[in-house]
Amino acid sequence: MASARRDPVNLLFKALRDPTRRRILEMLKERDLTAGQIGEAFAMSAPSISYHLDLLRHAQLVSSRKHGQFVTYSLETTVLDDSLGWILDLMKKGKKRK
Amino acid sequence: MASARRDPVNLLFKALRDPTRRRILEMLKERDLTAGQIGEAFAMSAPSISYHLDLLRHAQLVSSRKHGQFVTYSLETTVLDDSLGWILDLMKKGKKRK
DNA sequence: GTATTACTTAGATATTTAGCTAATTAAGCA
DNA sequence: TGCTTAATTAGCTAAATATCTAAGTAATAC
Repeated sequence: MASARRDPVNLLFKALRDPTRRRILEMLKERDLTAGQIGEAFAMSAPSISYHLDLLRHAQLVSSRKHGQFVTYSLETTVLDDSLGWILDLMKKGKKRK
Repeated sequence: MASARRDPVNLLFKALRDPTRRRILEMLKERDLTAGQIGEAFAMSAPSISYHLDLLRHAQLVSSRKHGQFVTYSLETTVLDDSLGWILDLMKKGKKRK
C-alpha cells in the first residue's frame, strides 16, 4: 500500500478537504493568478496562503512558474481524474465491475 | 456562507479525506455490512470504527438501521453527486459555464 | 548599493483529528 | 434475573492541521 504521505489519491483528498483550498481551485478555474492575487481574496496572511498553495502543488492540483518577483499558479486538472474515477466507481454500487 | 460544521460539501470532503473511511465506503459498495463486520476488516478498536461510521453518517455517505443487537450500514450514493459535480465543474476549466 | 516588493521558510501555537481504554446501553439467551 | 454479545458514548492523548509573526530570499527600482 502506498505510504499515505505519498499516495496521490490520499494527497488529493487531503488537499480537497480544506474550504480555502477548494476556493483557490475555483478561482484558478477562471484564470491563472499570482500568489498575491490569490491572497487578496482571503482574510489571511500571505504565509498561510503560501502554505495552502504548497499543499495544492504537492497534490498536483496546481502548478506554478516564476517570472520576475511573481509566482503564477495554474490549475492542473489531470489528477482530478483519479478522484472522479473513484467517486464514479462508488456510485456504480453493487454493479461489481471487474 | 454555510457554517463549515454543517455545510454538506465540507462534511463530504472531510469524510472522504480519511483512508479508513474511503475503505469502508468501498466495502459497502459491495454489500451492506454490520458495524462488527466492518470492524473485522481493520486492525482497529470497535470504538474507532464507530467513530468513523458516525462521521460517514453525518456526511450522509452511509445510512444505518438497527435490527436486534446489530446495526447494519448501507452506502448512500446521492450525496456523492455534489462532489462529482464540483469536480466535473473544475475540470471544465476556463469554459466559463454559467 | 540600498530600499521595496513578492513570496517563501522557520518557528510557535491553538484546534482538530484519529486513535485508545473504560464505561454504558440495549438486545438475546439461559 | 443475571450473563453475553454488539455497538456506542465518554474521556484521554498524540499527531496533524491551519493559522500567526518574524526572518529570509530574490527580483526590481532608485
